[in-house]
Amino acid sequence: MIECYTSSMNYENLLRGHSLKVTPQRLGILSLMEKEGHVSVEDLFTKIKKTFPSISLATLYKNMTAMISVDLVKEVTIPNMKAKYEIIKAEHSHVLCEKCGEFKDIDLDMSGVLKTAKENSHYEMHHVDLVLSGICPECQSS
Amino acid sequence: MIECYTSSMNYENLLRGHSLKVTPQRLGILSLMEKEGHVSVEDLFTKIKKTFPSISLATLYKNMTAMISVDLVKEVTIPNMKAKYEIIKAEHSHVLCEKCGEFKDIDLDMSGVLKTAKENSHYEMHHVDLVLSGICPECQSS
DNA sequence: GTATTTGCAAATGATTTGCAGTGCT
DNA sequence: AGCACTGCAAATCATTTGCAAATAC
Repeated sequence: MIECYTSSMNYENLLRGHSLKVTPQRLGILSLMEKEGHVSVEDLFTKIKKTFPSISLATLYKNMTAMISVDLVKEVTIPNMKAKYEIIKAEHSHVLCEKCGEFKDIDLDMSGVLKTAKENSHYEMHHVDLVLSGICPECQSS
Repeated sequence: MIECYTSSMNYENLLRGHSLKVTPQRLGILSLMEKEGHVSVEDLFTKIKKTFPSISLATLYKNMTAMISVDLVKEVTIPNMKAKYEIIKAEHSHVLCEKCGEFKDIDLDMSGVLKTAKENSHYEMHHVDLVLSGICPECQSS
């Protein structure tokens, strides 16, 4: 369930490896997602139009859906906010600042929690979606 | 940030305690949420119409927004699914079965993870949103 | 050459808003 | 009485679909 890719693998191979055709639009979407880390659909649309002025929202949605369904991209949801999307790499958690909106990755060892959860629920666990939220160091002092 | 209420507190007091007026619609929404545990807006709408045939979707949305903004209700988001809503009680995590859709509460000790997260990020943490997903025991054997 | 993808426009679905009437305190 | 809430209809915003032309392989 965990997808990985190394920096030596470019977006073309990444797409082919997930049986998706390589198109300039898809390459643009991926490089933007890589650069931004986490993007909402509107963010992505606004930004990608600088490179592809003629791209349509429909294309964007179709591609997000396609890339999600082959596990190349994942949706990250946050209560009361619009979803963000990221390229799937190693599993990790997220931290959100409730004041300035900073949203970033954090690596946390979830093995203990996961072990307890398995024991209590008897589920076979596949995914962990964790978002911690609070106030970032900068916002604490301001 | 953690809300609690005991069974001796009824919905009327719960609403008043959050400075919301008591209306039959709100009582209906709350008792339905209590009974169902987690509901999506459409679920809620379909079910509540049995008791309030004339209730409007707008009222439902307005009330959800109102109750969320006073921290009486919380939105629980799951990647690629519609949001669900629950009455805020003690903080807890959630487990989702990817096959049958079962969605339930689970109590997990997050203090260790939270401690590490605070040390690494220097955030002042307020909320933990955790959804674990996999296959439930019933679906494993079928 | 064939199947897939793109971009447009239209359709659908979800949520919000404005407003007149009603109900809560 | 006065303000908040309800329900309706309309407006807005988000996402999906159908289709013809363009593109990937």
